[in-house]
Amino acid sequence: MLTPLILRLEQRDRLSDEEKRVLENAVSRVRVVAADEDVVREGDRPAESCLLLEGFAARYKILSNGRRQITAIHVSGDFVDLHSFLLKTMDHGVVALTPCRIAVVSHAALEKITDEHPHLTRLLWLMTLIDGAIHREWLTAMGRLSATAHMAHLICELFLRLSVVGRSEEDTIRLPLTQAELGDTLGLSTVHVNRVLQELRKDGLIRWQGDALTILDWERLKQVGNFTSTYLNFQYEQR
Amino acid sequence: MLTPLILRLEQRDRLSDEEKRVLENAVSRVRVVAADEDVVREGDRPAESCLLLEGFAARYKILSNGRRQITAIHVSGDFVDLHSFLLKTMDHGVVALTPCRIAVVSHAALEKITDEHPHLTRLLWLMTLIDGAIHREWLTAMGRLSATAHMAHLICELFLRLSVVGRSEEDTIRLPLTQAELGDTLGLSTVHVNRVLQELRKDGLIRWQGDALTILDWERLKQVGNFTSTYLNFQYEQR
DNA sequence: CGTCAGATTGAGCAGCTTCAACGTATGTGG
DNA sequence: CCACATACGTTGAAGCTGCTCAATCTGACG
Repeated sequence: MLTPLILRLEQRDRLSDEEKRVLENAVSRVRVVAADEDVVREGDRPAESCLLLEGFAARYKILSNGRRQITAIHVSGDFVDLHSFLLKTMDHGVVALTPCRIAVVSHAALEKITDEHPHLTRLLWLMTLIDGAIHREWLTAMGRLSATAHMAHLICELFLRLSVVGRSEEDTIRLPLTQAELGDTLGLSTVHVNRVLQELRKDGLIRWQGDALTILDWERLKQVGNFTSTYLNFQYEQR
Repeated sequence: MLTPLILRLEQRDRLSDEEKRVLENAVSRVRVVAADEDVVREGDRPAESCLLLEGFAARYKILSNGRRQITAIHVSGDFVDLHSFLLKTMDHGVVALTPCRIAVVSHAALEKITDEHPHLTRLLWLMTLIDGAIHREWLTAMGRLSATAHMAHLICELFLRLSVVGRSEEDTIRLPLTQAELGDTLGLSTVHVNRVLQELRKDGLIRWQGDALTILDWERLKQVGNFTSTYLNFQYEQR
């Protein structure tokens, strides 16, 4: 069941059969969340963490003026709120952007893993470190890239992250995000997102029809977006 | 020696005497880094991690156009590149903003801790999760706050983070950051940083002379910066 | 056919950048 | 002790990037 997570882990280090079994057994149930529903709410103190099996989800914060900022976009295989295991109180919400299938792992099960399986613990820790690395990359993009470059960067990242969990076909991914959601992610207005996308299309870098996003010129898109994949940590190592 | 780190940990959970001893013993040596020197460079594969005892340091990324973005500011007690233990290759640099005293902990020692001390491991993991929470808060501020609000937010955060490690006196902290460094942190030009600071001064929110930063009106500063401290996770819990 | 969510377009404006100059404090060599 | 250099902060003017407001278009669906 945990194929996408196992794929992500095995790309970064060896997983023993026992470790895989321990992971599978840690799942207490599967939850289905409808699009636009919250998976976890800000302020919650969940007793379990959510692993995204299928669908797209986003972490977000709402400001007092009502504006929303999306701080992470999650895809199949992401351990969306592993954080709550140790942070206890949610300082942000998680919303399902599409219908989502979620494997639920209780914090008790996670504590048992950390008590008994140091190597697996390090790999789970690593998953949260990669989240952090992505945050830093997004901060850099927000602070120092133009809107167009930032959008190109985001597209490059999502394309690669979906690819490693087997969610791309050729140069195309299914990316069911509205322009308003993209705006909340990039810190832009919907109107400007629209103009930026038109520019990327006009320049022959992408095609985006419905939820089918095709990369037409990977090299140039990477260049426009200042994109290098190091931070995604696609590296097999002993950890 | 590790007083500031122990302070940070003990504010969040109980530390046994043995755990404190294990931590102290994990330090292999103390390193002194001069201001404006790199603690670690992007691309490095360090065999040890750096714990900041004294001084200010910053994580940063340099873009191909030469611009710099600071993605984190670290103060006494921060385990600056604990990340490299599992991420292996540095995807960003760490620079000393002031002269720094650093406790060096080898990755071998960290691996031993993760093998033998699950609870301490969870607390170290927690430290990196708090880094992540700060990243998310910064993303929100960058994406959705005005320059002035963002600056107010940063000041609130640094004031609290310095306070918990005993680095504030009354309403004043020593914050030896140049306006150019602030600009690289907030994603602003130096010129605009200057204007924003003048506005905060004019409104009677802060005084900033040399490196002495005084909060004149905490409530209003928090309000201007949309600041709530939840994300800093100053909460005593069983972890 | 009407409704609704999402995409697109235009016009005017605000916030922040850039460029360039100038001020001020501190340090340094002759 | 002065002349000069250097780092950092401050100021003004002009321009660009992205925002806001408001209207229109498009396709899916009951």
